[in-house]
Amino acid sequence: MSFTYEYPRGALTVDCVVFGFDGGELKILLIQRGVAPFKGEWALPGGFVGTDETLDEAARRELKEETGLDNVFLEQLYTFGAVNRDPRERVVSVAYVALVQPDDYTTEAQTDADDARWFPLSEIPKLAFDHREILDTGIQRLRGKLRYEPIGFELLPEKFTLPQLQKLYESVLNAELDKRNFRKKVLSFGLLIPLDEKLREGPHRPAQLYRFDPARYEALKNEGFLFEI
Amino acid sequence: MSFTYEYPRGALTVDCVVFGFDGGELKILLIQRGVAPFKGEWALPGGFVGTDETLDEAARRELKEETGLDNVFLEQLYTFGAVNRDPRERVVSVAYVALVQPDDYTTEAQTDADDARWFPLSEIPKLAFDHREILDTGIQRLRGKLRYEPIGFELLPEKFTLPQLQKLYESVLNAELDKRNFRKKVLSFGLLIPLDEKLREGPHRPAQLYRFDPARYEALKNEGFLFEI
DNA sequence: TGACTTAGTGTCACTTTTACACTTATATTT
DNA sequence: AAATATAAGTGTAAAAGTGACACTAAGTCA
Repeated sequence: MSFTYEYPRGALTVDCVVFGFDGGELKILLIQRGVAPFKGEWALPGGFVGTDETLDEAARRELKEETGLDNVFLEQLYTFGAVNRDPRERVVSVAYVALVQPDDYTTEAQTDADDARWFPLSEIPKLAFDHREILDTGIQRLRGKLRYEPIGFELLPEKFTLPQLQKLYESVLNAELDKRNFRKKVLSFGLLIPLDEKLREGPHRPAQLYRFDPARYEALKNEGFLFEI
Repeated sequence: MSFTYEYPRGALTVDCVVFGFDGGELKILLIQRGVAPFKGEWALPGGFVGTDETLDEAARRELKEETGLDNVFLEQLYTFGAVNRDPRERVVSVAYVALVQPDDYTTEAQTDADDARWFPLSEIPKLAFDHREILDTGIQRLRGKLRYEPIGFELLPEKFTLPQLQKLYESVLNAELDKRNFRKKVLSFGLLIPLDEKLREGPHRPAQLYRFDPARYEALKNEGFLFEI
């Protein structure tokens, strides 16, 4: 079967910058390419967009197929259209940012996706195509958004502690934050619900567990509330 | 001549949300479609992306062809990929935001582009395709950016007064601002250079003219300075 | 020259941000 | 069981920033 058009058409792909956070450093999920071009090199998960699926659907489908990840936070990032970004032919790629919670990917790691691996930001290998540029754009976007939208919670388990949240912010923003001021501000929003549970994880005082209250955030947002850390 | 591929391919277009400000209300540049579909209806300027041009180039080319505008501020907005957004076939559109200074378009208005017209935001007609959605996305983006990046100057003439700048902010943000506080903050950045010139425009005290200092902004930005109004 | 119109200016109360040090709860070691 | 080590958790005061507010200045026109 073949498809014929009056003018030449480039191909359209999606690529995903997938962020994960395990409590230490921010990490990116990469896959090792099994086919040319750039066979054997590391790349962002992604692939061609079908003519009967939206861009978001294509991104979710590729993410599932290539990494096993499902039901993650996903948001369009930017569209990359340099003429020769793919050596084969003209390919325009719509890039996405995905944020995954540790809960999700530890289970997935065992299933398929043996050619997918998490890399700390400081140890990203050479990437195929213009994926390094896409990744950098994704990092910038994450940094920018983290301060003005409550998306950090997408990178933490459902139940998390304030020290975990703070470490996430420090890791992504690459800056040290004052513990007392951070807690004061975060709690002042009233968006965190303390649970009847604490996290014991070492020879020290256990930390209070919280969960984020998305409904309350929506309500506040409609009243003109601005999240900002 | 025809072009054949193994899998079906959608078409790729660019569309531009073009903002202008004449001192009163914020305006959008629309063109009246001369061909089906939506013939006779108003739409955002835009068109198909060639396989040998980048997305930015395509946006600039279409803007020039359809409205005569050249050398304007242009920035990618979002990519729209709903499956049936074009009734003919699958078309994905990369949307752009353009900001034009009154200097530019008053001269252009005379040349070609007789089917292009500026519409105040409050009087936008029904638009073709999903262009209303694209426009709304563009407005949101402009509002968001105006407060955190010095892009307002792209909508004003090279030489402008503080009352003009304030009216622009009030118009875009849809809010009244305190004159003294606005001036205090804007001038505190040291990004405006007062000129040896005043603007006389009525039976009242003339206003000091300023110009924006882009070089100084770059310098400050590198030192970690954050623009915010 | 008087009336009208918009440009331009300073202060004070209040809120927000920042800097900073000790106590508390647990696990481990002796 | 007591001592030790570790990270969690808490309040205050000084400084900076924000927001509210009313009059004078410089021009045009009648």
